[in-house]
Amino acid sequence: MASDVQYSKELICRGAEEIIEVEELEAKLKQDRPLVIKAGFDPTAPDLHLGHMVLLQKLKNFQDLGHRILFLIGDFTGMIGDPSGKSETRKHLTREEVGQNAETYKRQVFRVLDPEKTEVLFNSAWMDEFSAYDFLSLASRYTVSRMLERDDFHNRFQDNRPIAIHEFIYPLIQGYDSIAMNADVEIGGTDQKFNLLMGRTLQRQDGIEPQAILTMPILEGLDGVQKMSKSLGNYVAIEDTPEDVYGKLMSVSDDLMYRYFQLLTDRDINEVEAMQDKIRRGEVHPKTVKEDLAWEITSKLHGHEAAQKGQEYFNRVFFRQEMPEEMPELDIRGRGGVDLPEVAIQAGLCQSRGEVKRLCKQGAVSVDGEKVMDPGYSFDSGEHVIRIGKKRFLKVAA
RNA sequence: GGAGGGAUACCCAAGUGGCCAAAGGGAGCAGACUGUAAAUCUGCCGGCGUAAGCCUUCGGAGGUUCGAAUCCUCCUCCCUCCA
Repeated sequence: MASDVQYSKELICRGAEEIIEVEELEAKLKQDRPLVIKAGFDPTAPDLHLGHMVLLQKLKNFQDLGHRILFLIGDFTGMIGDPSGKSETRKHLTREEVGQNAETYKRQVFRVLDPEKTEVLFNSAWMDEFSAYDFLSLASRYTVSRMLERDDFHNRFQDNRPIAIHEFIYPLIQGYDSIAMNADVEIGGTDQKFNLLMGRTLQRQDGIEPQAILTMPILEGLDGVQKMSKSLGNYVAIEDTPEDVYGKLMSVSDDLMYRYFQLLTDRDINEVEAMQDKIRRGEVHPKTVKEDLAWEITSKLHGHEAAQKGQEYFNRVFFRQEMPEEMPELDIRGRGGVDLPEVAIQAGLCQSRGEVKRLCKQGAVSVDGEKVMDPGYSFDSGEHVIRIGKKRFLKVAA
């Protein structure tokens, strides 16, 4: 049994940024029962991306070891919006929005987690029962100055930026969730540390064995600098098409690719380092390694077959600069006087005629492989293929 | 409740009566280079127009003026200090 614990611990700790406390976690693992693993997600943005996948992977590890995964959708807290790491108050969502987002969450999460073995909870289940009295007593369990110790609050306070009162409530509720769920372990991104610790504080106040917490590093976005997030547009969504997942991953810098290997695949550190060595010695081309990365992640999300398609698309369109097999189509037959800019706008390729003109001027537009510099271009009857830049294609029937 | 400061395009930020569709930076898009790498360099970056030009945009609503992002009034929101 000791070796089992050792193995579990090794797998669980892999890639983790911090574990508080390692001894406590170990003691829990030794209890030889399925542990309650809590991970909370705010249903604020409907699209999960690879940044979330870092956590999902970790949950998967726990799941494979036979522990109970409680996937908490913070539908109640989602109406506040987690202030973690934020420099301003988040717009809060309505019940309806939160509900809709929550639905799409399940679908996305189960691309990684086993639906049979995952319990999905909503914190409104207990928060709706919370009375004003309960709120007051929860709020009394922490102080303003301790809240202000938190870096983001502290900065906002220092810089005279607003902090709404309800934002202080957020961490308290997240902590309370741990009590309501009997969490043994809670995992989250490093930016969640404060909130995760709150669970321990509250549990301890109630005389409950505090949850161990495990933080995972925040994944850098495709730009390699800022964290991956939808609002920054530097993300790969879990539900992106296989072509997009593959292509976006191929566009990542070499430095970033090792990071992605480490946080998004099951390879351990030694493997990643060995890979790095080989490239440094020139034994392997970085592109080959990146192809492995793109393939591996795409197939995790979409299956091998789709990954194959993603790879073929990439090689065809970007590597060999050929046309993709499938592309959106627009039929303009019988509609006289529809010129190139009009077509591009109607197909959603461009925003305005001005944009099309600019792109033409810059030599970005081609029809049937011929560069088109004149924005007034109109189509002869028949089928044509428009390409704008590297990524935008359209088949036109004229 | 009192006094003062602020709100500019996707984001940050300059602009205090005409030269402002609005400096600069970031993001984004496109081109060159390449491994679609990244980095770098170049161009574009409100709408309509081939163009001259026209239209819309500087928190909101009015007003002054030949002319307002800029001045005045009221309103909304944010911040600071005092209570």
